[in-house]
Amino acid sequence: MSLQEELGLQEPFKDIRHEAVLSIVRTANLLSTTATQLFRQYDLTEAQFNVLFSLKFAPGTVTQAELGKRLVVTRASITSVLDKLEAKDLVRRTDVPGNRRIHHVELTDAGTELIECVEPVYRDEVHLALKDLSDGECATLIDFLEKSRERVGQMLSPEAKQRAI
Amino acid sequence: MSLQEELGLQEPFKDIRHEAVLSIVRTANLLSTTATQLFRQYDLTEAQFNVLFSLKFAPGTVTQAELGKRLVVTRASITSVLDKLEAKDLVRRTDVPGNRRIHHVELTDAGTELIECVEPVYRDEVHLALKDLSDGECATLIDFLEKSRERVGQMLSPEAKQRAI
DNA sequence: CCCAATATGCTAGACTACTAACAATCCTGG
DNA sequence: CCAGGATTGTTAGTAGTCTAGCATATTGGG
Repeated sequence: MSLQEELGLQEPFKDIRHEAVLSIVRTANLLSTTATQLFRQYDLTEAQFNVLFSLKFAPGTVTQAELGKRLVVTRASITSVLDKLEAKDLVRRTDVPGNRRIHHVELTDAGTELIECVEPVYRDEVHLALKDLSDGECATLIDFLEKSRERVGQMLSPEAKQRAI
Repeated sequence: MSLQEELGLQEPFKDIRHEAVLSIVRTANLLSTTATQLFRQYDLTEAQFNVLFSLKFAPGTVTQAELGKRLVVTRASITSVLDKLEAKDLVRRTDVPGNRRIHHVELTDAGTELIECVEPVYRDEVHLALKDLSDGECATLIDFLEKSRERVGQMLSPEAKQRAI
């Protein structure tokens, strides 16, 4: 279904770049909705999954600030999500000898077990979502999006950039 | 900059579809951040802008539920955003003769003035964001995203679909 | 060595989004 | 006609995101 129909617009887009931007945002939202639905079966939110997933591939000693950079989210957001995950005993904050300012974040056994269980289902979902695109088309898509991120990055104020990349 | 670098990943993606999905989500976030920054100059949030923008092209008599469908957002969210906009006197809820259940939503003069002012700046921003893609490339991008939305739509549960499309 | 700049994590306040539930109001099929 | 089923808008509660500001720690330049 075209975006025009999806959004219930009367007339077709006159501006193809506007359509493309809305298309990107709409697709991301839809992907996000689907993921949320999947994660809910495991009593996880998308943000919580993202943290677990990131920790799985972390070298073992990640600080909260680093986690924020990987997930492109502020330190304040990380604090809040980690509180939830810690309450569920999926994650642990540990003190770091020699630096009393930072914490390392690690998966607990329960956290490891859960992410091992969810990840394959998540990956299947991702593949299903892009089933109708060939490898080459995926590469093209990635390239186009990268180009636009490049541009948009230049438009951002330095402060916003600080966090956004 | 590649997504791999952006996210500070150690190794390149092995899974091009996963990369594509993250790429879509990341690009949408970045666009959203940029838009938020723009709208803040006018003391608007993205959601508030979206409502004003949608009203501008509405046939004059939109209900809150219709607005929700256009913006792909629940009625509850619409209620909350309209409360904010009404408090700023940018928007008005009016009773509808013959149907005491619904309201029509319209721009006030101040609301009209504001959206007329912001829209061109917004459009410039959109064009700048996709400056490096040709019209043909934009069309291709839209086509790829539409294909994946089609797939993802099929994956959604009927209830979620209800709202998500 | 010490003070200023930086970095880190947390809290508080504002928004948006969602779900679930509710009352009020249509609407429709028998 | 009218009773049961939709629809509409609101509220309450949960979650996530952000900004701003704060205290504590670390680091670096003079």
